[in-house]
Amino acid sequence: MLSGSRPRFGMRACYFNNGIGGCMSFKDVPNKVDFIAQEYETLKFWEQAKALQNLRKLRKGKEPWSFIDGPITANNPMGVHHGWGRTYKDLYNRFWAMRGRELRYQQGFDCQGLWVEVEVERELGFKSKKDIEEYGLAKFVLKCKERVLNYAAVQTEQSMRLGYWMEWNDPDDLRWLAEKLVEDPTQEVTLEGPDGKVTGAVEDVVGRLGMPEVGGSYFTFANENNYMIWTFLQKCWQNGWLYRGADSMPWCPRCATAISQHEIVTDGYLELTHPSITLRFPLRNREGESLLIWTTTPWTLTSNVVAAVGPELDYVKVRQGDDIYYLSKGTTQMLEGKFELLRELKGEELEGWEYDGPFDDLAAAQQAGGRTDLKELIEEIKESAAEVHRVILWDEVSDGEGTGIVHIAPGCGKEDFELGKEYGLPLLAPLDEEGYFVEKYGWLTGKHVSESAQEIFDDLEKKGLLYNVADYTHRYPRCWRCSTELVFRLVDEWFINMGETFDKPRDELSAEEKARSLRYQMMDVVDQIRWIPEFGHAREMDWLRNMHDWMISKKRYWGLALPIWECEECDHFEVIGDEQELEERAVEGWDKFVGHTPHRPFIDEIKLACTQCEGKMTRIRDVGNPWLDAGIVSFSTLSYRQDKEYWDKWYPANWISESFPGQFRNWFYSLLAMGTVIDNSPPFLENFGYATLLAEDGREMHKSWGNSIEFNEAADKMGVDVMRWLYCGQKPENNLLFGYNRADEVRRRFLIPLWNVYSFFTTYANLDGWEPAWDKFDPAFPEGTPPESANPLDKWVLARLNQVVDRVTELLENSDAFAATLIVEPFIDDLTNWFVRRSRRRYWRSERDSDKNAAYATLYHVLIKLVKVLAPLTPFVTEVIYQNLVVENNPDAYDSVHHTEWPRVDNDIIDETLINQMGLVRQIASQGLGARSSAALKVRQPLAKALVYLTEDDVKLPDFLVEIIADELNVKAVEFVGEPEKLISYRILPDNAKLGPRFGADFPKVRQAISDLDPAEVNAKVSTGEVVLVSLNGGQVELAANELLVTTEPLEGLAVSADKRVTVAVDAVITPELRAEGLAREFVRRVQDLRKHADFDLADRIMLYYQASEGLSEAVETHREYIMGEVLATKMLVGGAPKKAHKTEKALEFDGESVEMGVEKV
RNA sequence: GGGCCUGUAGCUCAGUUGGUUAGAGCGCUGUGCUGAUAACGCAGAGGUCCCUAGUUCGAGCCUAGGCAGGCCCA
Repeated sequence: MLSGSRPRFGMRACYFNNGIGGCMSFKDVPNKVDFIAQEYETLKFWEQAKALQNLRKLRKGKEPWSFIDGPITANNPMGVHHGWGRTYKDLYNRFWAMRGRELRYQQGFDCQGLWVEVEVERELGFKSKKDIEEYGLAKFVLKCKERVLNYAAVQTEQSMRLGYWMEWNDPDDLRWLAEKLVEDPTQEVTLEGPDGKVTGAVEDVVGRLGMPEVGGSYFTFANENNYMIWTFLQKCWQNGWLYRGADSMPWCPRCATAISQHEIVTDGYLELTHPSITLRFPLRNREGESLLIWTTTPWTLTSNVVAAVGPELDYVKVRQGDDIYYLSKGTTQMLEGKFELLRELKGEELEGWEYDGPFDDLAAAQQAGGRTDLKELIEEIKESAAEVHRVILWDEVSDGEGTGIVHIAPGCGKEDFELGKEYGLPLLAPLDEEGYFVEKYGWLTGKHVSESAQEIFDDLEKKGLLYNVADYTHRYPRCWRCSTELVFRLVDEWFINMGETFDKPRDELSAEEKARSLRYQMMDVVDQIRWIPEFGHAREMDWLRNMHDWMISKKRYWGLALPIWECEECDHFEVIGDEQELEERAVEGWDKFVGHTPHRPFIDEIKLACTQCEGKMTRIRDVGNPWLDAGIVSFSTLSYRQDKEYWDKWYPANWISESFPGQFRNWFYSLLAMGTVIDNSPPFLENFGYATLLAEDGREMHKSWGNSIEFNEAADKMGVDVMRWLYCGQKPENNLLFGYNRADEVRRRFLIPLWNVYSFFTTYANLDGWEPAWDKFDPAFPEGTPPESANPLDKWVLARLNQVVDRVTELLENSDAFAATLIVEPFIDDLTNWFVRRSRRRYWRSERDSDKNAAYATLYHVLIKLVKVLAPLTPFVTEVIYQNLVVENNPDAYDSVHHTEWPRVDNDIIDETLINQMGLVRQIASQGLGARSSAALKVRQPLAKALVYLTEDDVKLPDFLVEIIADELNVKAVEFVGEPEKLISYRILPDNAKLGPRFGADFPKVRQAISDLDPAEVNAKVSTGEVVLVSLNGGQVELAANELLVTTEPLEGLAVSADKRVTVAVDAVITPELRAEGLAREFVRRVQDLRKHADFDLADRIMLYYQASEGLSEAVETHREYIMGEVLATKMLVGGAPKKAHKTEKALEFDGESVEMGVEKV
């Protein structure tokens, strides 16, 4: 046993009931229940019972199933889209635990990076980096940690609410740590770890969160995570892949940092309208002639160096008034007003033409090499921008927009920069970190780029260079955090080299080529992973093919301290691999750093001695890209540096999962990069991706659109079992539309029927005092072996159950919860709308016979086994049911359904024939009801017989199934018609699969010939196996009987209904006897109604009084026994009911009869 | 411009290796049934399977080219 005293789930009820039973086996189950309140009770129970901890004890030492949870950004409350992913994660965790595997149950929080900084800045009312520096870096970093801890607490609570079983920290502990940390990071605190107390300064303890001795969730700000990244980066450096690069990068002037390729894409671009400008670049030595230039970023004109034309493109020389312009032939529609075409010329003819730049009056344009802080880039360049202005050729120029002549400013754009490098052009970088024009820009100096456009237009107008200004709408990048429009800025950043892209198939790469290319090594790793959906492989490959070098630096404060130290004297840099190496190499500042987490500002105190000169090395000020933080977790959280054995056990993950849009370039990518660099292995074996969650109206959720639903609200309005089933019942690669209507549908279709079966079972089992027989109880399999039963309904439902278990097992092994829901839902329908409905009278009978016992035993077994199958998907309601059905009754039972093991499939009772036959029965019943309804014959009216014709004559229904049909259809007899001419006509069809290949192109003729035959004759031959002759191309061919298919169609004018397999007709003649029987049934129905209205208990016996019209009275007396039995009447009297009885308010009229009645409890 | 995904009933979506009359749920209409049910059954209306071409005896499914929407990259 797991624990001495069993925690109780709710209160146990034990009382007597109408003298029928003794102590009830099960708690009473209301058929209306507050699912949400029940979920809260379940959560409380799990906590008190230490359900997860006990599960872990049960599975300790078993075969591992390793799941690594992608860190969730702990910066805001989690949303319903997180709920989707976390449902998958929890469900597969639970599934594999039920399969007997050992799991780790550690989820993680993403803690470092600009997203947190931005929120903290907002909280503190900061506008710029300067505010942060004035506030103090150390304090600011503490505020960032505080925010992360607080939202980690919120997300922890939300995840628990979803039923996500993880080793959560106590959310109050997290809040407490946050509070202590900002109060005084050096004060000592003590936490309860898994193996005892953990004591230390708060800052230290927070830095150790998620480590084995502290337990709980991992936090990417933890020391181990940071140092492990150092190890990774050092390895990259040792491979020669880490470099400092200068590039023109998208830059956010507000955040004052470059935005990497990873970040800009998803949330980045927005349709924006900007003024675009067309202006003249006057040509030198060509009086009155100008190039026409167009741009949407006027500020870049200040730093123009050259102009580019497409060498093969056609250009024109045109005259407008006194001016002569050059532009491409395809863009002349942008000219204002009329123009005169003077000549056409190819772009290459323009090469080398010199022009006057628009801002040559500024010092920057006159300075040799241009103007940039990155001096090393222009050391070799002797000319100034003004001196080099000329036309160059560039293949990328098109005349899709603008003028076909592109102004190039190598300090202001990516491609411009590349061209600048290629041609050795001067560089002009006009903006500082926050977007202000720097020195040497004359009147522009000190102005902000966002306010410069109009003044630049005015200036150009004054200079007579302006052609026109027009609004232009385009996709323009914006900062994903603060929405500020990005500019391109020349910056020095740190990169990991991805390796060149070869123009040949991957398998033709030499070993040497591969060895120096991270890109191709990663591709090989990607091949070793199973991607679900499969196109994940293609997408990751596509990303890798196109991936630029990975920019890992960011000029900010809160994040990974990049372990790169640079010599102040000789620019030599080195990468430090861990904290020991740091301590060994430190020549200064260690005393100030010690006791702190490896974050700014304290890490910056440390200086090293340069190995190349006498100089001192200082850490670069940049922090790391947050995807480094997330990507390292398959090493940092698995004790790679401390415990290789442990790491070997849990690496690689069997399974990871995230929403795929975005993650191919983010988390998946960084995991892959790190797995490849550190271990040259896949960090995960299976990647399960899912799409995007949208609102029910198909749009993204936005608070301002009123279509957004917060997680807590959803959980408390829908209930999380409903949410989880909704999530699971969705093809993961399609976008999920999430909302209350869908939730209602799920509740109606899935949860309520399930609950009702359970409620039905307990109600009757308690009435009857039925108790399960525990002969050989195995707590892992409380459902026991399938009960023996002679009843075909039982056999059938058990067969179906095992069929379902079999399929669901395979599907969940393949991460296909969606298909599993498609298997389960029809079974629930079978169970409620067939098994229980058809078995109702078996439970209702007053005597206790073996059939009744079998009915209980079967339903009991089915419920437990079903609940176990559903436990991973809807852990709450299944727990509630398990508690009552199993734990209430058995002291040896496991505390929780989630401790039991995945049910076994009893293959030998999957009777496919029976399943098939029962399917047919349901079809016949359905068609029969259709036939009745087409003749307007209500079901309560018995009829003499139903005629059934089956298309497939090999199917024979045994008597017990025929009885079910008779009962369903309320007919005295079911006749199977062998010569169905009275019901149907025949239609002969070729068996395409056989005759198609046989006749090929002649097939349409054969088909035609077949349709010309007499169907009845053909049917006669086919049924005796004779060949059929048809004419083809003047001759005759033989068709074997099995090459033809005979189908039937119902004859018109009968109370007939039919589908592919079944035709049913009913005998519509109502004899006086049948009418009397129908009346008796109607009468019963009215009494039951009265009982229900009177609020009588199911088992209450009654006195029944009635006064009826003549025909009805006769019928009632004829069927007196039957009626009294049905309505539990001890006496049935003709006459008015006494006052205290419950009576009909007025006479009931039906079928031309009338009755007044009353009932009274005895 | 390139890669990937999606397109099936009014709405949300299934549709297994190509096979005969393409399905479900919701909604709508009619009707029946009901002492487990917050329900349910039966029937009806509702379809250019995005379009075009091709392969094939046969295409919702395969191929090519479009169109529309989405994601990703230039």
